Amino acid sequence: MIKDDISALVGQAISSALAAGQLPELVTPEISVERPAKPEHGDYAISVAMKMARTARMSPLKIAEIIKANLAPTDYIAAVEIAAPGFINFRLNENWLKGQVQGILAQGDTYGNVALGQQSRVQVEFVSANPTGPITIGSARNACMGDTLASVLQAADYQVEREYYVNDAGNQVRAWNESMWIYYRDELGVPVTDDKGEPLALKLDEETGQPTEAREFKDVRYNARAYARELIAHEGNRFLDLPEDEARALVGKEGVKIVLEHNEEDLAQLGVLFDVWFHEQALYDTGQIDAILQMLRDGGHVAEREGAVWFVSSALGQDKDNVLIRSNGIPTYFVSDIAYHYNKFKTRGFEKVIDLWAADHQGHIPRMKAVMQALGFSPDDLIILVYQLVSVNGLRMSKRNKNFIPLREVMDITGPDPIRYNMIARSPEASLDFDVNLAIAQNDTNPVYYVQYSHARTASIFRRAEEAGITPEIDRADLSLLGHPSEMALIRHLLLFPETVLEVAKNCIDNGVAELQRLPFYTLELARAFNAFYRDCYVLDQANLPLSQARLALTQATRTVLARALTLMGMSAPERMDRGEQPA
RNA sequence: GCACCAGUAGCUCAGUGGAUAGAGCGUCUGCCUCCGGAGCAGAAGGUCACAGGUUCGAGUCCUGUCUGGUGUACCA
Repeated sequence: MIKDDISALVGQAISSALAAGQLPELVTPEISVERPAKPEHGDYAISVAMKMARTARMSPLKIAEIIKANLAPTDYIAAVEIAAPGFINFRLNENWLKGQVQGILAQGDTYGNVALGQQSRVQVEFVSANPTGPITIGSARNACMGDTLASVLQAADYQVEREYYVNDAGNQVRAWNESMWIYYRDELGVPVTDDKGEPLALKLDEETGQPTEAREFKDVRYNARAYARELIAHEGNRFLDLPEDEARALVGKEGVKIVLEHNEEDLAQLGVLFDVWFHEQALYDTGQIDAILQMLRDGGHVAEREGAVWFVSSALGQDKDNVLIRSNGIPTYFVSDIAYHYNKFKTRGFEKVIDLWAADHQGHIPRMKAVMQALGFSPDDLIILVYQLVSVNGLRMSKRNKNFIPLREVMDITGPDPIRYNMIARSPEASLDFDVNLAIAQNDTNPVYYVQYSHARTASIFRRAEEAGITPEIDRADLSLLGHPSEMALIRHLLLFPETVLEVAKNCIDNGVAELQRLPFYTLELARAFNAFYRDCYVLDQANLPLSQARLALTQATRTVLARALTLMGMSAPERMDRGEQPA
């Protein structure tokens, strides 16, 4: 990584200046390497001289001169320039830059892999939407972020497992069971009424607010009644013969199974595949809930009062205690979450565990961190990433209040790629008001097509090369023939890719932030650099075949990086664009 | 009330304490005899919510204020 190399180079220069007595003994500040916005400021810049000026009691320019004089020569730096008030600017050697193209070609689709994780085991748990309805656009944001993050970490040499936590044991599931049971019987013609003879579904819906029948969608399977119908289609009326309590639980459970099948299918079409689907109920069935409670009791973290069992998080610096077991004897989801995370760290031995939550779960973070501490784990090993909520027409999207857009409805129109791209194109801190009309616009208003078009264009050039009788021999291309400013700018962009991957992964693991938006932005800029090259440097020149070969090599390198970036984002890298119906 | 997130171009948003704040869309003006016009060139558009502070240097860090979102449950 050039940045690291320069940082190390400058560090050595400062050390030798200190040893030579040219600089006073002082604490060297962190040497951060920046990319100047202006080309005349070189490729990389450091501002360490200005940071040292005060303690060194020397002018920044003088310090910069001393550092520059102590820099060891390298093959990749062509010039070092000092600029007021004390910047040291580095300009890369153009021959070295040209040579890097061969390196990209040699690495192929492993270009962008960086050494960071040393194969340590990381789990990314994401989506984990309640199995009581379809994957919404809100969950899709989670899915796209989580999957892309997992891919980035894999590229950064982590051993990553993707996991979906199925909440099949909580209160919402109880309400779901009730709904399924009602609709199941209703669909089979069994009168479902309350003691006054009123239809129960209506009463539930209007008076109790319990989820019953979701809003109608084009695809009828998006509501509990539709799930009940599907269950009947598979299983018939056999549950009516069972005792009611048993039947209610079984119908609910079978309903969950149907929901999960659909959701797994939707996510798969989005390009999101999970290694593990972990069921909350399993924590109960295998005694892990009881075990964790005992552990917390033994650790002195539990108190009983007001008929409930509490986690005494206030003793660990939290604002308040949290209920583990309600006074009615039913455990909260907090308990299963504790057992679940214990299972992740202790039973399965992940070194880092990443949870990706929507902002409405933000309040859950401090107590989970406190629990980590109580159980003897490092709170820093649990990385909880939060992204802001998705709304529709300014209204919060939620399965509970039935204001939501199913992923399926949008994906059927657009395909997965525009969703993948746009869901990670804004930072997690930015809230997202989903505009359906914009999302389904398959025209040039959508930057996703600009990027894919650029990839298709690289492929197109090779098709044309064959037609023109120019056989690509990129391995033997004379890259020293490159040199046009647009060619050099493109090469520089290509070299930023591994740095981007590294920084996204590092900031996630070290700082708990998911800067996934950097991938779409990087890709857009790369596409722009390629199009400038395409404009300025005609690739297939019969009159200058050596130059054509060099430019084909650069085109192939660009194609490689565009494809890799698109793949990391879970998108396709099309060989050609289908032009579809174009709005005038 | 308290806590977290946000407030940057008409709209949607980028912007590791660095040099003259950027992109997409929208608007306006040009460009199809050449590798795909889902393209390219250019223009207009800014009190970085407001007020203080720290710093050689602040959109970025600190304090306060305003506005919006979220949380503050024996919901998840």
